[in-house]
Amino acid sequence: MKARRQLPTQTDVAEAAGVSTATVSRVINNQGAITPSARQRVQEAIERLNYVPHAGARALAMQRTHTLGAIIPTLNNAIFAEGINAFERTAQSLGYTLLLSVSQQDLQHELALVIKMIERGVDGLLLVGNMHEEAVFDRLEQAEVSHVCTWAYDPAARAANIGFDNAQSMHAVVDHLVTLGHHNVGMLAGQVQHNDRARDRVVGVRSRLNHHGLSLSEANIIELEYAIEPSRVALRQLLNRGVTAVVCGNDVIAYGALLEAQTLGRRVPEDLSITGFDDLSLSAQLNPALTSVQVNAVAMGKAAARQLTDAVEGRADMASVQMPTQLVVRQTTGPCKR
Amino acid sequence: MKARRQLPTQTDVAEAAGVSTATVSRVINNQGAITPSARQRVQEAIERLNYVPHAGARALAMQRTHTLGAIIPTLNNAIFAEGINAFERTAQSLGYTLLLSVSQQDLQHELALVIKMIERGVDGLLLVGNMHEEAVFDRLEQAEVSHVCTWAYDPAARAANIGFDNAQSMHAVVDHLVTLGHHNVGMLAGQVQHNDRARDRVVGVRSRLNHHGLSLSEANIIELEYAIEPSRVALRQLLNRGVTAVVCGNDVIAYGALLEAQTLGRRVPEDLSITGFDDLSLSAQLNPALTSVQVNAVAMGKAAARQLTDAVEGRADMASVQMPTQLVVRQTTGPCKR
DNA sequence: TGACGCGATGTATGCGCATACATTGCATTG
DNA sequence: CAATGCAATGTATGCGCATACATCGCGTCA
Repeated sequence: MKARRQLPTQTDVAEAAGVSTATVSRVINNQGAITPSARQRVQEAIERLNYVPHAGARALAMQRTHTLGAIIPTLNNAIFAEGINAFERTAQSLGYTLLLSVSQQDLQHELALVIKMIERGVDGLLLVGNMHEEAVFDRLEQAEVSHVCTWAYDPAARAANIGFDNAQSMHAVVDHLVTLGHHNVGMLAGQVQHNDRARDRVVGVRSRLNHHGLSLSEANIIELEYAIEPSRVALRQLLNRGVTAVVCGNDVIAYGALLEAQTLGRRVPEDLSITGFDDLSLSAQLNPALTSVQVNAVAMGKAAARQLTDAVEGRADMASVQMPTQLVVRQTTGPCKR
Repeated sequence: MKARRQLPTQTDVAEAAGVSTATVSRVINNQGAITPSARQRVQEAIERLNYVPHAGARALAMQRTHTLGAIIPTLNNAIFAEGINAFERTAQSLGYTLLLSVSQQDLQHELALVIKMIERGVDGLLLVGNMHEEAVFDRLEQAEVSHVCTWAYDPAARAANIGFDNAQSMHAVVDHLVTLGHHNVGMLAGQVQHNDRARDRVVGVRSRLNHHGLSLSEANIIELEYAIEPSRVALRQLLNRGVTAVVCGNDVIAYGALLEAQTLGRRVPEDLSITGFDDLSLSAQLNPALTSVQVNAVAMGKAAARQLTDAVEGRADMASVQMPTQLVVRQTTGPCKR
């Protein structure tokens, strides 16, 4: 499939337009002064031949690819998909194309993907979270590729962050539940092992409970994957331990908890309070509507794309920005009746 | 950000290893015969210098990028996200990187994106549906870029298809409802304008109803965007028209219908039957669990990646494959009581 | 032992483009 | 009218790599 072989090249356009390749290059890149007539002849030739510049050759000559990379844990998570969707749209509108890879939560694999991204010469790279192999940063710095870690905010992070403080975001949740009188709360957490976001959310819940003189016993924390079925199972365990409120690490886990509670005939929120995290659009529609922490994935995606391109084009250096989160109280949380 | 400038090049590696660049290239590409000792020296040099080949230069020299493109309507749709996730994973495992763009259902924009993909020299391209500008195919053929249209199956399509027959997939749904005694059925369809999948699903419902001697009046079809809130509104309209069953163009619309029905105090399925399409993982968990049409997005993504790479590497030509869909009957459909 | 073949490696070239530098032509100025 | 300057364009080069072709060295066989 020697696709390129017969595709028209800049030289073909130059001949067809009766100019030199330099002139063709100039009209394409809008550089230098060009006679209107020459410009027009070139543009017509381009159109007529369906000429398309060769990005690889361009990258070689310019040392720029106009490509942005993103490596995310998975697309099977609506909130990441939403963020990437915004990232792509913004990048596209700024003249950049998206190179996307999924790491499947595997840090070693992520490192390999980062190297691939460097190979492809991405001008900037988006990563998720602050938990990465050190070599990731070493390589990116060596290659001078601008990069940003999203979905987290930590002033001490090695790279610039565009995201929110996962631990602190849980404070409002805990405060809310405590105010409602809950003192035996459980947590259905995402898997913490290679996931600083999930870990920090647990940390946030625990520390804030402590702040209120309460505690989160180890047995009241259950770690599970991003899926409904395991969440249902886990909820039953927590109920056996007599919790009156369940803080979930994300909305999908919360859906599982809510559905299982209903299946078991528990009233929500009268018998059990449940909170989510992410505030997916479905959450507001459920019955009862889910109390959740709203994070602005779209804003993060946009900001990341804008910052990266600003950095690439020399307009500004990468800088961390902390995004707000907001507890949205709906119908799955209520006063503790016990 | 002249990132590349100071990055080690093949020449640096050659020097460090005491060989020529040709030898370096050979060990990298595993070509020709290389003395074990030479190979090792090269590999050590690569490691030591953190050498990374320049994909652009490679593309120039080889007329291949080892990149696969995908242009999808949006990522804010779990089923596409799932399919793309599988596509990426498969492509990655075959040595290809994913270039992803979202068209936002805009065919003109899609054409522009296709041209960008050709610029980037993608070796293969995945598209969604069969509704595209003719120029899309003209360009892809001219550039000899292998491509495939997914999420649809039409033997008459201009490009190879890997997907299912959207119209025919609705037959089982209609048959099911008719068997249950429904004769006044409504449809909440996705937007049909620039979307052959949504359109075909409407066509399938209508033609199959006709087949049973029933009909789907214009007024019983409501077109709406992919979201819950508009679906709730639309459901009320259909209820006013006395429908006993509602066929939805996708699961998200079905969620809206189900939730609204519950809000209005209608019993599902006793008072109203509802069906979805896509069978998202949440659908089986709802209460009542949603009757839906299962499509295998993961299989489509995998198959597309495999076929494209097979074509690129000359192992096989692109060929259409029809994927099955399956009606999964759950609890939102029941006998018509009227 | 000399011719030959083959494995291992090096040399040189071109992929398509951007761009520094050279060149040309023309208007402007004294 | 000659000198000057600048706008418009062309020419030549290199970006980093793969690879065709040339070369070298060594074992093999007659």
